[in-house]
Amino acid sequence: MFTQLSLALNNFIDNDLGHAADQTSLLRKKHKLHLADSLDKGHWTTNLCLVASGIAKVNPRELAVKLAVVLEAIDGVDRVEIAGPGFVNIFLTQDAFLQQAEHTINLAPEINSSLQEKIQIEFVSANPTGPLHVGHGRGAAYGDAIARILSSLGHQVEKEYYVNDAGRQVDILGCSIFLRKFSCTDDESFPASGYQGSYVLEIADSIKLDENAQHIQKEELCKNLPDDPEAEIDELIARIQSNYSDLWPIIRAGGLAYVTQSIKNDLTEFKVEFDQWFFESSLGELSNEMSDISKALHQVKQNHAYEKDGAVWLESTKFGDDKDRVIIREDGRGTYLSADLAYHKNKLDRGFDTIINVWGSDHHGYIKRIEATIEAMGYNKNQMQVQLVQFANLFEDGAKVKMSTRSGNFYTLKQLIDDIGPDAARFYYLSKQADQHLDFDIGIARTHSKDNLYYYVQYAHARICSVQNKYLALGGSLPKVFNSIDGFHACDPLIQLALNFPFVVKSAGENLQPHLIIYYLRDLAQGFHHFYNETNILKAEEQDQANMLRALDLVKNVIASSMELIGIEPLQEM
RNA sequence: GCGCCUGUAGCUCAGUUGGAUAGAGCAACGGUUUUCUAAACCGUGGGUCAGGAGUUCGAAUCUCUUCAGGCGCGCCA
Repeated sequence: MFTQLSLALNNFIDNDLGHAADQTSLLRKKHKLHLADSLDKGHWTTNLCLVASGIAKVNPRELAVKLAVVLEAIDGVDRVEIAGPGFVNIFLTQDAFLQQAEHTINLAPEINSSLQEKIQIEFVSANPTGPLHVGHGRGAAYGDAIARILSSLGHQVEKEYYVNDAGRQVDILGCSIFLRKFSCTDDESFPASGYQGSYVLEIADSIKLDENAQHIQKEELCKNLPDDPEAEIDELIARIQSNYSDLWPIIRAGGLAYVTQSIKNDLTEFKVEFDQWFFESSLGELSNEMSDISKALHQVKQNHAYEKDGAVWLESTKFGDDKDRVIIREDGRGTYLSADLAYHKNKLDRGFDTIINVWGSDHHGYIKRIEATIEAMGYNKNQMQVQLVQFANLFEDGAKVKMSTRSGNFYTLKQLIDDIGPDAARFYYLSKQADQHLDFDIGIARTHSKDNLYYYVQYAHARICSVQNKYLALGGSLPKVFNSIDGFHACDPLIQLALNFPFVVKSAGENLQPHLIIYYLRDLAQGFHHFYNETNILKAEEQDQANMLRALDLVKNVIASSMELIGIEPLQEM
């Protein structure tokens, strides 16, 4: 029905208005046809006449009269009303209305293959230096949800985790493990910039070494260290690297493997699976001229870089950045940006139409820089889209849960999952726009009470399952199709709500806003609970009952499909 | 100082490519169960959409400005 009505509106714009071409195309773009939010405004409603009056100075209500004549001639349209300043409200015949429901219940998405894209989403990408915490969980839930939504819209989606395994942070981890492994320091004198979490001890224990490796000159290693914490840790790393060149790679690689695996395990428990784990180290070394990172830097250096103060600078200001950026340091090492530059080149060269980077919002200052980098390499910056995810504040019984990464004392994602389950966690993570602060009360998420919106939604699904089972137990079989009965409208509001499903998914996908699904689920659950309380389905007249069961099947499917899009499993019973 | 984001009911937030009387959950108060799961439903109260100005048929939404809060501004990652 939507397609037919939409076509009719466009025909009306093209043929009946006599507008100039530019006005016509503007009007085509600006007018809306959408499901009415309440049935007294019809089933469908359009603002076409209002928009047209703004563009071409015509009287909207006069125009509406003309449009009404056109629309009323369409098969399935019962009548048309002109309301307010010039809205056109379209009322369908009950037959046509229910026909739409049959269409939606089968949930066959209409995919326009010409609009299909190859999309890559990179998310989480936490440094492999410790367990994922609750902040990472939000990025994981978000990235996975938009991946699911975009695939359901027909796009080809690839999920990728970028592992920063080449930088200083992993050296610090290796150093921390080394110090613990050989008990080089006590807790008191453990470097302040090292990783102090207890997981470091677990990793140290897990790494098995030959017996002859135990001769560590502990005092030698730890004496005369600089006072500055950063210099201290760097000095320690340098000493270990040069004095224990046999042990160092084993410890470092062992730690990296351990942490990476534990991150994978946590994500699996959270039901987030990546298609691709991309290791920064695979970009190669700057010292190797044939490495990807060297080639990428070389490409940029030819036209858009210069030397100053012994370093190589990218002329990023030419591409909209606030200042130029160092890509090769005075000492010849690359910066973080140089690796990211090569990584983005790699991604774009893989042939994606769009790459989406999901970043913590504290990286927003980095966006211009990376956009400039992409343009400097000769790509279109619009191929990349950055989605920022704000950190989540955890509350328990109204009090903020303290998190301190430095001391290694923090609430991990795994703890959260163990506490409230992956589904409730995902639900709450997605319950607000990603780029805004989220206050997440674990106390509420944990309770199985009416405060808990997650269970409110699940309960709707479970209740429908329950009614269906009761009905089947009585010997009935679920109807496969609506019967058109005059005068039966008890389910109309519920059906109208369910018909919104494809539009909600489309909007959630286009705007990369999975929270729209959460709010839709809430509305749907509310509509159902309302209906359920005022209607006794099992005692209804036979024909009415069949339609009610059909409508509930529709709602159940839509709830289940919506949940699937955010990675939540619908409960059959509670 | 510069840049980005935010300010909507007591609380947590939807609604922001301009649309019909500004919504939901929680909290408060009052009701609903011999009947399919009361983890539910119904009702009541609660708002100068931070303040001001502008744009137009029409603004929470767009523009300007003031105030308040958050974040970012490294040869860190």
